[in-house]
Amino acid sequence: MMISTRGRYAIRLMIDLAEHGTTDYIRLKDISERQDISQKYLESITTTLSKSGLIDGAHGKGGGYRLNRTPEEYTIGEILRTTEGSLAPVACLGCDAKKCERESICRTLPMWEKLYNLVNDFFDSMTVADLMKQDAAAGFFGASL
Amino acid sequence: MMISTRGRYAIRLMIDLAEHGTTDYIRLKDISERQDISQKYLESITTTLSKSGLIDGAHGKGGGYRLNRTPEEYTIGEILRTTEGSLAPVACLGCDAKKCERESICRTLPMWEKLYNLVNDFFDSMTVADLMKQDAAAGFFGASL
DNA sequence: CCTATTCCCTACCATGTTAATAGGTAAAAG
DNA sequence: CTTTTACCTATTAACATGGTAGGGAATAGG
Repeated sequence: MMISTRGRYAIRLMIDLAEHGTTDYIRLKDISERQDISQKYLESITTTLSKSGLIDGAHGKGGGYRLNRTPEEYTIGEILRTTEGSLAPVACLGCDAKKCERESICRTLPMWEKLYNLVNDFFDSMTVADLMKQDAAAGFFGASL
Repeated sequence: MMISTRGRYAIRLMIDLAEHGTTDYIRLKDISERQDISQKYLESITTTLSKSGLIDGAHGKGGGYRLNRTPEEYTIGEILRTTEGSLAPVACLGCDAKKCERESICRTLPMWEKLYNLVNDFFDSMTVADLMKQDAAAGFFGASL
């Protein structure tokens, strides 16, 4: 498995913020109820997103979270890399890649690199706004591939 | 991480078999030494490949493993799905997918399906023979993506 | 036959990751 | 000064990964 619940929840959270909050702060409690995800687990995700500057948090009454860009300006790739770390398909690639001494003779490395690029490009070509537009009826739109 | 050592070792093993054995059986001991992978761990991988009919094993002196098709006839996708299970990027997809009750309203499912197809097509379009042809100097050939 | 060689089979284990939960502290609003 | 909310630091149960250990069964050669 490539993408865990953490990354998937992060995307749903960003879509939720985009749909419900234009300027107001949205309470985690509301998102938790709408998305049916434990509030505590969501907290750990918002902490990451907030520290990376993707969202903005406010304490106290009337507080919550808010996007600080328009939905068009968030790529899915950025959200996933922030919450999941690198999207590298194998351990030899990515940010915390462990140096492999077979690298120079490896017959498979070019393949992994190609897939890595493919995956990054795929997610970077989609924004939160794109996912908002879709309704469920659009399902299997990828079947044309 | 999407592909673990199991799948990566399986590919290296298949390439090794393709390069060293035309008709003869190749001992696991030799592959283990050439590829620098524990013989015991390789055993667990060959067992899977053998049961699925990808390779053929022979006991006793002069025994070992052998491909039972030409390298052109093995796609990387087939090898990976055999050793790793489904290549699904998320838990909602693939062979042992857990039914999700949000499926009908999920805004992200189409995206996962599209990626799933992309990854399967990627690996199914490459064969063991393709990887044999490559030398290390070909590295980063995927940068054109 | 006997013995060496090889695949084959089952079990076990150590480590790390995932998906959470628990229980607090700090800041802001009223 | 109380409520509400984000924020911070553990802890945990379950599972996956990446192996290791110790045999058994089949085959070839002598």
